[in-house]
Amino acid sequence: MSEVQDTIELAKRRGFFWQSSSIYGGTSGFYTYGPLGTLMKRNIVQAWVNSYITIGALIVDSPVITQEEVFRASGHLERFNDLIYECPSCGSKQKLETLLKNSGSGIPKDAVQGNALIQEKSLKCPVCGSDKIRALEFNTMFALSNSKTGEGRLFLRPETAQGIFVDFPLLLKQNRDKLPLVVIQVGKGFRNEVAPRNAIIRLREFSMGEVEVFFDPNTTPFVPEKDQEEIVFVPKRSPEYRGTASGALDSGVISNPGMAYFIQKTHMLLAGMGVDKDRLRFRQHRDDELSHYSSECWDAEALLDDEWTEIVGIADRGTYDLTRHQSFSGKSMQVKVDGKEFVPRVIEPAHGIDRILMSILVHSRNISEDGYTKLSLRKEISPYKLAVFPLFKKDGLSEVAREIFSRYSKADPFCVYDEAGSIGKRYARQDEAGTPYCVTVDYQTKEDHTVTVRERDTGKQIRLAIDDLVAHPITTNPAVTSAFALP
RNA sequence: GCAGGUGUAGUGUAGUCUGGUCUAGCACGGAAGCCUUCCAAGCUUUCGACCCGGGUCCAAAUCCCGGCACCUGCACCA
Repeated sequence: MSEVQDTIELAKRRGFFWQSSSIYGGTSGFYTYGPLGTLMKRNIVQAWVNSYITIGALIVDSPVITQEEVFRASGHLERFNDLIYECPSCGSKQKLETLLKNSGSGIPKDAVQGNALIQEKSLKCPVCGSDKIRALEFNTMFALSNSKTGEGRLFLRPETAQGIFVDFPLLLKQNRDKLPLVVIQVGKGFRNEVAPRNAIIRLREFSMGEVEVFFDPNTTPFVPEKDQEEIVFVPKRSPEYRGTASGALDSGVISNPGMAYFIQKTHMLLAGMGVDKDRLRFRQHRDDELSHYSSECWDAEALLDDEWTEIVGIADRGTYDLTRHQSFSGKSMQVKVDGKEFVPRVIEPAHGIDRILMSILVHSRNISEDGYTKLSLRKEISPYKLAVFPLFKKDGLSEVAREIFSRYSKADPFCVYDEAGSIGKRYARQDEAGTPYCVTVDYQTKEDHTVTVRERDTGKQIRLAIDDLVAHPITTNPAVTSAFALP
């Protein structure tokens, strides 16, 4: 079986995620995060938010439900509600518009009108000549059907970005009229994908973390640091390039410093969260795969099974969005700096949270020859940081262990207690859940008030005084971190 | 969306071709207990499944039809 399929199985068994409402057969593209997955996802989001707050980003939280005008301006409506035709004989699909171009007729509004036109003009498939073609509405945005009359149609947002662009003037004020302005948002996005697949890799409702960086195109507020880690670049025209982000900038692989800076930042973030550096690359979009709003785009791709999967997209959106909103709303999106007025340029790193989580899970699985599985998650990402066990339930060890658990929980709530089965089985359970440390109460504990602390990846143990253990979260306990020196 | 394949406890599977002792077997897992002085040990008890709907038949997990889901490939992925 494949790595991804194995991981999906582990995820369901251990409670990371599973298909939603499966008692009713489920609906493709919708997944529920279980107890471990929910915590892990929170940790990923936290790491991401922290890394941007650090550089002065402002965080916002805009509505999922969005009015039609926003997507008319952004171009999503135009691009998403295309009518297409499909040929049942040869399977070809194209925009209906292109077929109607030469027929001298108007553009139909929906599939009913489209089919009527096909009948009226007796249009044929340009590929195979069949007369059985039919019109279809191709919606990848979810439209709400119960919008009140008069307020226009409402849509579920396909990206969180527009919630930032529409409030650009207010956000600029929050930044005291200064550029650069960095705004981040994490939340759900919705795309009615044709073929959802691979569990949380391609969802119809998914979590994304988007960053919109607004800056003066004549300045370079973001430049990559020198002497950072080597990154694999796959440019659209030249061959693969291995080097630092600043090296890639200097040698012209990347066209501008801002793009190079955010590629570098993204690389550090992903690697720091547990995406395997040897299975991570940055690939530049070919011109024919660029989205309608971007002029240059680099995807962070993780290798899952044998397939490179997009997990972050870093796009140069130029002035597209602000210019469009300016002309559609009539409100100025200009910034005045040193007497000159201009629309800022935007670079957007957009993170697929679910895909990042999946990549970390796949890349963190360590399986020994006998099939013993450990999830070597970074401690910041692990759902739980510590498990507390008694060596045996008898002789009062349970009571001592419960008390330690209760005291420790005040320092760090992400801790579990387990006394079921054998000690080995409990270690195994935690290894598969990615818990970095386990504490065991044994007979010596009663004598000298110490416990064993066992580290997940090495299996090594140290003894630690109970008072010392409960005084800090285990991931930052100096005695523990110095003993094991985890990444 | 198209084509092909698949659907049995929480997970992995046996059984389906050739309908009938299938009252659906096994392993892992969960729960309760016993035992055990640190890495999935053992023992006892126990929990738990034929994707949904229709049809054929004396009889359907098994054959047929429809739906749903999953997998693979193609297309799509702003």
